[in-house]
Amino acid sequence: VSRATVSYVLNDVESQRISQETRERVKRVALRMGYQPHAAARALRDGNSTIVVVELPYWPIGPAVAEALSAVVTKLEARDYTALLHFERTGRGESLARACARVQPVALIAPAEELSPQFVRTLRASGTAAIIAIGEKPSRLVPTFIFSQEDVGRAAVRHLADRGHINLLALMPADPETTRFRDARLLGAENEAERCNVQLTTLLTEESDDDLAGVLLPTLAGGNRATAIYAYNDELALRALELLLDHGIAVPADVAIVGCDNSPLARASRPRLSSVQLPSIESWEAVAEAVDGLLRGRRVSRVLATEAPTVIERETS
Amino acid sequence: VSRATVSYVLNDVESQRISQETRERVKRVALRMGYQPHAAARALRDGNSTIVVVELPYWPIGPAVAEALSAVVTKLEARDYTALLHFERTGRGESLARACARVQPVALIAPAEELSPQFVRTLRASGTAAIIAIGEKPSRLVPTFIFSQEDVGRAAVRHLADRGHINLLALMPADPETTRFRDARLLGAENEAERCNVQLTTLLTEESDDDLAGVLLPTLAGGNRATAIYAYNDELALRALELLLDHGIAVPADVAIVGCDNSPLARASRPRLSSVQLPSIESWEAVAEAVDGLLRGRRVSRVLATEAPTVIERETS
DNA sequence: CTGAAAGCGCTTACAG
DNA sequence: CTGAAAGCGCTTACAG
Repeated sequence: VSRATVSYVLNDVESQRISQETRERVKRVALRMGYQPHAAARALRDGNSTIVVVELPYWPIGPAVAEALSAVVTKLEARDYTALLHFERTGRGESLARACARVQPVALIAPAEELSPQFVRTLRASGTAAIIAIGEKPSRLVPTFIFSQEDVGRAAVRHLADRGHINLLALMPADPETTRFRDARLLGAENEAERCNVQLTTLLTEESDDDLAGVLLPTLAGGNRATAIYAYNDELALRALELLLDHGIAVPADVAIVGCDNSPLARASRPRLSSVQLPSIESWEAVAEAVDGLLRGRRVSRVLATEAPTVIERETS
Repeated sequence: VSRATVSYVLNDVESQRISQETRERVKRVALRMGYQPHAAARALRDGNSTIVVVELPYWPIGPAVAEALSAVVTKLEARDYTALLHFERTGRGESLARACARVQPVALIAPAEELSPQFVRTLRASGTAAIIAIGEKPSRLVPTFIFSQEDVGRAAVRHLADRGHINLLALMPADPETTRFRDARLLGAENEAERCNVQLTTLLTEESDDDLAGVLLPTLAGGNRATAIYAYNDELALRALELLLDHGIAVPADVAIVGCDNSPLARASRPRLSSVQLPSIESWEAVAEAVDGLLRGRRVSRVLATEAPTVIERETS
């Protein structure tokens, strides 16, 4: 019935010898009253919370991103952390900084671009013990989960170049939402094209573009025509595929196509679409493991386990 | 230089007469030291935080949901709240309850299904002053943003029935991710079909189904054939559209099609796809307004402003 | 303006 | 087991 006893029981403090019956009595009452420890008070006392903030990057939100997040969050919850997503859609990260100041997360997972040295220092100073970046390449400040869009572009181009194509077309959405991924993928694609000594042209298209045919077909005709298309995602690849077939262009005989995301759509098309496979769900779970590892004082490698993107070859390439 | 003075300055307490120069001196130093008020301590003192938890419903995450969330979050941030998303992908809401216990949000926005009377009581008791539900119909406990999937189904069926179709086909994904929306939309569609005295058959299909043609076409042939399709979303509608055209079925002459989401894809197709328009971004902003209203002690109506879903008529119906 | 003080709800070391 | 106490960092009423 004393404050201390209750606290001991509820926190399962072994070193205090408290009879089974009191333990149970306390627990029962706590349950009945729906007692919830006041998190702010506990955090104040302990100097840290159990909250992990996950910054939602400025990515096009689709099923793939949702699945990756889901994997990370589920794993964190299994380890008894509370994962909360922050949705930076506005400015230059002040919102994230404020959010972190307000919830004092014990860990933060965020795109590398948002983890400036200054910000990392501030975080560390205010008790955020585990910080994980997600980015193209290893951060010098914190362990990084490599989620390389450049590698996506590279993989696609290499795949097509390996199959003898020397004139490639990168078909990319003009949509500003995709800018970040698109530009990184294009950069990787261009690098790889140079390395493989093949030509790469880029074609931007609006999602609502009625005249994709009008701009796409000419690039696939004539002397120096492209013989392979690397499309930003499966959806765009399938639009192109349909268009080519409609115009009597054989795939992959005349023109090869590689999409990206390896979505169910890719398997459903005829011919079946070759597509770049992004990091698997399992590899995302490594992010959660790393957070837990850091917080338990384990050493965590600078680069978190991840597979490089690879092309799943089907019938269009 | 006293604790109190600093606090007064940093919190802009007008009632204390403090000279301009001290004010500025304090602020300058605070800035230089990168002082951040300890949120847990402040929350403990004030008894409330500035955190708004937004529960991410178990919905298929796509651009539409992302935009809606973005609108709510942006508006909340503009009002100086910190919005954090909770991602319940696991169980029966224990995770959300735990998250709320841990961050002590001043407000919670969540799907009506997750706001049991018990939970609402607990929340209120622990300082969550504003609670907003998102659901099919007004909650008896808290103001509700009506986001009615049933109305989506109703709108589509009514639209087709109004155009003289008496035998409709609901084309829905089998995908478990969509169950929640799908079943609600189907329910509304069935109710409306009954009311309009038209027939409605449901066809479930896997996203990866190669043989959509095999199952779809027979329902569109024969004596009691369906003459109109209500598809779960624009993507599925477009798959069907393409299939019909491939098989020489005229749209909308032989079979009408209505999709859902009014996505850019709908405008891009030929013929252009009629599609159900969900609540606009502006109407989502009302959710953020309601939160702010409640916290400022204003009265908020039981049902938050929203438009009913309507069909944007194009060329396929 | 300052200084001392109280109190938010918690945990934990300490003397009984 | 209990009770009293301290202290996490903050805000605010109070007496100077």
